[in-house]
Amino acid sequence: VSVATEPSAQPERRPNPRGQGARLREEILAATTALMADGEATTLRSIARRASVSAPAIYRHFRDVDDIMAALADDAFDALVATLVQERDQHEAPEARLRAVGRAYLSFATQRPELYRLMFGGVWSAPAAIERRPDRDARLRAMGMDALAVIVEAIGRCAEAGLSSSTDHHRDATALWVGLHGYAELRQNARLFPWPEQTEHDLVTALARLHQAT
Amino acid sequence: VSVATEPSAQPERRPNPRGQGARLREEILAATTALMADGEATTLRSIARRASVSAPAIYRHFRDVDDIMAALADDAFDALVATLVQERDQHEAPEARLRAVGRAYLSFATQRPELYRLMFGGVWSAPAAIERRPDRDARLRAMGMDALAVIVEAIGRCAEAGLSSSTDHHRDATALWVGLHGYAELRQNARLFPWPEQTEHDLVTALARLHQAT
DNA sequence: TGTACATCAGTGAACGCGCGTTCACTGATGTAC
DNA sequence: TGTACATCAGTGAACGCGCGTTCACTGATGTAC
Repeated sequence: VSVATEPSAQPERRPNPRGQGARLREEILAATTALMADGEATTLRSIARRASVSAPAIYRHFRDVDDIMAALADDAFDALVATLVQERDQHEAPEARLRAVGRAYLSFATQRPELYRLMFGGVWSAPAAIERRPDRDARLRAMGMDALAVIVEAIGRCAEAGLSSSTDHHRDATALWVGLHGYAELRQNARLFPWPEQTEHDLVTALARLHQAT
Repeated sequence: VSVATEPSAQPERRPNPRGQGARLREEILAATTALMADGEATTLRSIARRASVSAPAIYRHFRDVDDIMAALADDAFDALVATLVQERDQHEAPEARLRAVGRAYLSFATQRPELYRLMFGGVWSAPAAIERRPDRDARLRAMGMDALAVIVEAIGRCAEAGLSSSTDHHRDATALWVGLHGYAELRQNARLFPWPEQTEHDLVTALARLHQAT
């Protein structure tokens, strides 16, 4: 029986150089994302472990776990809007652009379910949280509006081109958002449900009031 | 200064009589519901406290907290289907019946948000949970199907009456369910969002393919 | 009718665990003189 | 060019807490003889 080599549990992380303390902040966010991706609990201690750092080190950068989550939600909204716009701009035709936005929204929710939940699943405007941090909540709401604006504009273009009978684009975009959100959530939570293939197509067609060519 | 009367912390609960041990089971479920309604954590110990019982007493009736939640979800699905049917049957006209079902669905989700979350928000078919308790998951899924069936039928009646252009009622009911779910969730989570008044009406009209008389 | 016993419906104390948070500290790096 | 000092970026030990779970027990109620 040979003696097993002691695995170096600590990958010998060493303090960041003088002015670079902010680097750990990013490492903490990355560690939290990694934990969520693995479906593990995100406690202050588990985050610290994942970041190969002692628990109190977190306090230098965040007030508490909620503060970390808020930072992640901020980034996530930016990422969502960026991906919606990017996918949209792959296309020229108004309907293709709208459908690309819808597809991108669902992809985002599917590929980063925990992040998506963080954005729209309760942290956003949880009654108690509102009173405690009204500024943060307002900011998140504004970022959600940015995402919605992409949908509003896509529907608007379809209407201009005579492809949609939408007259109140904001109102219809809201309905479409609601539909996409419901689909994103349920597809995630009810995986064994026999989802009809065209559900995504149906939602976009119906809620954006597209003329039913297909 | 008068001596404050010691409040009797224990409302002197006493063991149920011989054959009636099952009564505590109901009390545990009620205590859990009460905790959720108050937005408090539902741990084995907090549930026991709320039920005025020692923690180990729970084990006589449930394996763990998840088991309690599963029982609640069962009851909740029954209650949902019952309320959908009941509200539907208040009306005669097909469209009124369909809209009553949608309204009842949203009311249920609004009035019992924690219960609704329990039903559709992750416990239902959480990947790990499926493998651990396939039977329970299958049962919940079947109960969800019962609720969906009410929507399918309501859309079918509208189509028969020439009010809807739906040809695949199941497919359209699925889309409507998705929309209602998204609305229920987002209205709860994004309370400060300026919801257009007609969102509910829009969703039902569009997704059930109702001819737009209004 | 009386009594020993079994069963039922729980209780109370104890355990080990991971958690958030505090505190005094450490060791490297920059700055003043 | 040297040296004392301040600051920065953390560490390590300790705390009290609530949690799930176990274990031996208790006291009332029914049952056998």
